[in-house]
Parts: sequence; C-alpha cells; structure tokens
Amino acid sequence: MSGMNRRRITSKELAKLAGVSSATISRAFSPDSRIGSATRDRILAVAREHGYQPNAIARSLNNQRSRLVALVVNAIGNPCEAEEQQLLVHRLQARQLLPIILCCADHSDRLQLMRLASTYQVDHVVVFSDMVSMQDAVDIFHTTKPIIVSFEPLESENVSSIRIDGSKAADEIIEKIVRDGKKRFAYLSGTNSSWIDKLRRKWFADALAKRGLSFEAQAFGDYSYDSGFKEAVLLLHRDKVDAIICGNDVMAIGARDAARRVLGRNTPDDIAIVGQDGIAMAAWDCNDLTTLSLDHTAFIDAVVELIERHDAEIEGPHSITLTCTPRWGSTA
Amino acid sequence: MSGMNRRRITSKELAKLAGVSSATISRAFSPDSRIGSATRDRILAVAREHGYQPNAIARSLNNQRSRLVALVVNAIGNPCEAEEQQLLVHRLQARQLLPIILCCADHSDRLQLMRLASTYQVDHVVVFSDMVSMQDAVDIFHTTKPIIVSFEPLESENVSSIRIDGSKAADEIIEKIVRDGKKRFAYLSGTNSSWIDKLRRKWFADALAKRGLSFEAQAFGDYSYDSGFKEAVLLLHRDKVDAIICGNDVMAIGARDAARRVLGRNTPDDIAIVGQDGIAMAAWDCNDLTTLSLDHTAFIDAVVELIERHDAEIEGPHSITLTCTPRWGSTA
DNA sequence: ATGCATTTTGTACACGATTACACAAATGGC
DNA sequence: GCCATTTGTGTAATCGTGTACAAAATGCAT
Repeated sequence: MSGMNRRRITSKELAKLAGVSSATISRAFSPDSRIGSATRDRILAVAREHGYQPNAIARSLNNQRSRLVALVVNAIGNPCEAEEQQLLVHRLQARQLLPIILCCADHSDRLQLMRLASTYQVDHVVVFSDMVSMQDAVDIFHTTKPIIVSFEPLESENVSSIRIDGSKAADEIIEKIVRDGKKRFAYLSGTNSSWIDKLRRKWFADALAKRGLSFEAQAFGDYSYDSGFKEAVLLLHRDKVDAIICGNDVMAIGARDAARRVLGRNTPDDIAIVGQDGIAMAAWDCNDLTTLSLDHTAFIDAVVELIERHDAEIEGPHSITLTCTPRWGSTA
Repeated sequence: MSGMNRRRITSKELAKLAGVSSATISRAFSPDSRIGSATRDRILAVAREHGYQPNAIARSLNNQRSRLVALVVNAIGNPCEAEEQQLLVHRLQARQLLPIILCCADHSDRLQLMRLASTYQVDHVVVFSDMVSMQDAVDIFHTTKPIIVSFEPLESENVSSIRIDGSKAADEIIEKIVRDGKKRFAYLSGTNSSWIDKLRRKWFADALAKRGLSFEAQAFGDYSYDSGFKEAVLLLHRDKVDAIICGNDVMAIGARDAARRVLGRNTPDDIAIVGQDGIAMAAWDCNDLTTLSLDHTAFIDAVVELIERHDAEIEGPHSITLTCTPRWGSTA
C-alpha cells in the first residue's frame, strides 16, 4: 500500500484476486446494486489491501457523466471573484464534483481553452467572465447547458443565467452622498467594453439623473489598485470632482490612497469614494470602504441551485435575479 | 453548429459521414501520423461542419494520460497563494494541461478529496498545502509522483519538492531593525503546527540569536487580517514589544492597523512590522510593507520545471531550492 | 423432493477513442 | 518490367468500467 506501485490495479485483476468476476467488483463499488453483503465486504477488504480504486476516467466514459465542472473565470487572484470561487469550489466538492479552472490572460486563448475543456465532457459549465459572450459559451459547450453569470439581457433556451441588480443600492448610496453636499461625480470603469461595467455605471447614472445630476467625468482603469490610484489623481486634479464611483473595491482603495497621499484629500469630508463587490478586504479597518455589495453566499447558492436543476434535467430557461445592498463605511 | 445538439457526434459516425474508417478519423486529429493530406483536410472540414471534437475522456482511457493536473491548495482567496496559483494555471494551460483545484476547509475532507482526484488518473499533482504531509500525498497518489512545495526536510524517492530558504533575507531584515534600535521582538504565527510556520520562525529566531536576542513573545493567528489585528493588540499592550514579525503579509497589515488605530503607534519609528510572502498588496501605497519576499515567477518556473522532468520520465528524487529576498517598505 | 420467486453472480457488449498489424496502392531504382 | 520500399487505409484489439441479459444459487411453500 505504501511506496510506489507504478501501475494501478484494474477491476479485472482485483476480480481474479477476490475470486469473482469484474462485474461483481463494479457492483461492490456501486452503492445500490444487487450484491451479497458478504461478497461486498470481502471485495472491499481485498480492494483496500491492494489499493484499488475504480478508474473514474473509464467510469465517465461508460456513464456519460464525468462529474467535472468547468469554471471560466477572468482571474484567480482578483479578490472579488476569488471569494466566490472559493465558496463555489467548496460546494461543488461537497457534491463530489471536481472543478476545472479555466483562466486565461488573452481572449482568443480563452475560447481555445473552453474548447479544450469541452472535450473532457464536463457535466456543467459556469461562466464568471464578462469576457465571454453567451453565444460563444453556447456554441462551444453545445451539449452542456452553460450557467452564465451575466448582465446581458439575453434570454435563451440553452443558457441558465444569474442576473444581478444593484439599482436600488446605487440609489441609496447616491442619496447619501448628495445629502452630504457632493456635487461633481466621476465614474471610474474597470474596463471600457464589458456589459457588466456598462450596467453598473447605469445604476449610478440613473440614480444621479433622478436628482438632476450626471457624471462630470469618466475614466477607464483595469480593475487594479494601480489603475485606481493613477486615474483618481487625474480625476481629482484635472476634473475637480468630489465623488468617485469605482468599478470595484480594489480600484476604490487605490483611489482613496491617491486622494490622501497625492492630493491630501480625506474621505468622506473632502471627497466621497465608493467601491463595488463588497470584498472582505473592503471591510478591513484600514479601508472601511462604502461599497455596493453583493451577498456572496446567496450568489453561490444561486449557482448551485442552477446546477441542481440541470442535474434533475428540468427543462426550459432558468434565470435567477439577485439584488445588491450598500455596505456603509467611512469613505462616503 | 449553433444551437443545442444534445448528443455529441462520435468518431464512428463521423467516419460514416466522411466515407472512411474511424481509425482514419483518429489519424486526422493526431499531428504526426500516416495519413494523406487530402484525406485529412476533407475529414477536418466535415468535422468542423458537424462540430466534432475527439472525446478527451475516451482518449485518456486509451492513452493512459489524462492531461489533468491536481492542485492541492489551502484556499483560493488567500492572496499569497492566489498569485502563484494564477501563474501556475496559465503555465499549465499553455501546455494544454487542465488544472483541477482541490481546496477544502477541513483536513479529513481534504484527504478524501485527494483520493477522489486520484481516481481521475491525473498526470501530475502539485501540493501547495502545508496541511498535507508528504506521506499522505505519496500514499494517495501512488502512481503519480507528487510535486510538493514543502519545507519538510524529507527526501524521498517518490516525491519531488521545492524548498524555500529565507534565512539570509531574515538576517538582513533583523539587522536593519536592530540597527534602528528595536529591542523586544515578537513572532506572530499563522498556525501553531505547520512545518512552514516553524521553519519561517526559525529563520528569524536564528538571526536574533546571532545578535544575542530572542523572541520575547509569540502569538498564534490564522493568517487572516482580523487575527493579525487582534493578536497585535495583545502583543503591544501586554508584552510591550516594539517589533513584530508576522507569518504572512495579510496579518502584518492587520498588525500595522492595530498599532496605528488602537494604540496610536506608527511604523517604523514606534514599532517595526515585517510581513512574509511579498504579495502585490504589500507594495500598495497604503501598505508599503517590509516583507520577506519570494519571487513568485521563479517559484512557478520551478514547479513547471519539475512537471517537465516528470513528463520526460527522468528518474530519481528532485529537489529545487529557492532563496527569498527582503522587500523594503516603510514599516521596518 | 419439486416448483416457483427471489437474490446473487457471470458473460458479453458498450462507451469512444488509439494503434499494432495486415494489406493494397503508389512510388522509385535498376 | 520487376522487386523493394513507402504511403495510405481498414480491421480488430485495447484501455477499465458499467450494465442488460442469462444462468446459477438460494429460500420458501407445498
């Protein structure tokens, strides 16, 4: 058992050792199948002795179920996604499902990678990335109904999706900032082309419009601390804004630092800064960020819910909508 | 091609459509195999038309190579590991290897999960977690030589490992702090039982001993910001230390905040705080942490190097040692 | 002991690819 | 024109399991 047995023992070999047929071996490892309990115990004992475990690859081929799940994500390190990834991975593993992470720097590679994963007959696909269009996902995984975490307003027979609505939370946040006397708002985007970014911006833009205001300036970063820092310097210095809504929490922290270190402005008196995502780090004492936050647990619950519906083969399009809430800190 | 074709087409069916045998289909998809180039082109065209892709599960069963790699990690969100995970995933995918993430809250589940992954005939195993002993890894993956990122001083025929040596960097950091006049040192551990933690502490303890000093106090956290914050309050208030060496960067940030907010002490004048890992966040303007840092790229290069050695079936134990360097910030 | 229902086990094929082997056709050198 | 070699393709076995069907063994009532 210990040490290095290069070759793995097969069910046929184990069958010989236990004096039964390989079919009986298989039955011993299938929870509810017709087999004498004495035989099963004997087989399991011999199996343990020789370190036998059924080969999941062969089983998948036969079953037409791999118990693999493809997770398409933008990045692993990004804290906002990471918290959700972590939760989802735990939930999957509790169901004996193994996650394959697909994560790529550039876009054409990403599609290539998705094609590769699709050849592994994954049972489910969860797309967290706004870099992947619904159509691409459906085309590539044409036998596996993908679950899309999406802001796209597209309903399709072949996709289940989770929508996120932050309009009410954005309204509450803008209400507070306006009441505090801020007048010149800027939006700091994470990207210049994603659906997610456009929709998030719209939540806040609508809230401003309701009060006869609009964004005086807009900048584009890349969701990183450094880009938040750099763009905020420009927005404050050149555009003289006194409130910055950021595309995510990490950029908001960068912006807050820029205001404080480069221009000597403090939140929330001189300037208001708002993040989005509600990552754990935003609540750290040193950050204490006001942020439009999503309940990560509810979010992952929704993903798991959709996976279970797929497993139960319930037909038809499925869509779940979640709403965000403000998390109040000392930056706005 | 577009839309939802429930069933995936097989090589045998494609063979009929293209008027060849299934063996020829297989050859069309194997880069260097004897096949007429006209036939190959025709097959690839028909394949594209019908959305055919060879089934990787079936191929793996035949090949005895799955191109799957198991990554055993403590957590996904943890920024220190996340940066390395991200790098490794990219490097694997560039080699057409798919990573399966194994990540578990509690320890017995973790072993169970590793057993599950081993049934998928993974080609390689990379263990990043100090919660898994070498022996466990070797026992569970007895056909796949694991690659361990380890601080354990164990050499084994069945394991390749990467060692990390921070003794010289720790010495330089202690030198500077002592020169700055600090006298009472504390070590804030991430766990109370891991090899990694013990070894890291030893690097600093040795550097202190060399100068006739030792740790006046020791505390145990859990690598989180909150635990860093909480334990630092105790260390500063109860034990009156003026230098805290932390088990990782995140706890160091927590400790710095505690010093500043709760006790009004500032770095580096009142107190010195040192992190470990060298995560990107440590270099953010708001943190500017002094930390014992590892070159993440070199680290992942080493992992990939070991994977390639396994692929090339070079025998014998392999071990690569990396050394850390200090990254100087304004906290020490 | 016999007949029938029920449980247990074995045999044989399927899952979807790869590949050793055999064989036909094409090529080339003399 | 003949033989040796190369090239292209098909046939059939293989990878390790699950399962339909058949066969055997068991239990129970007569």
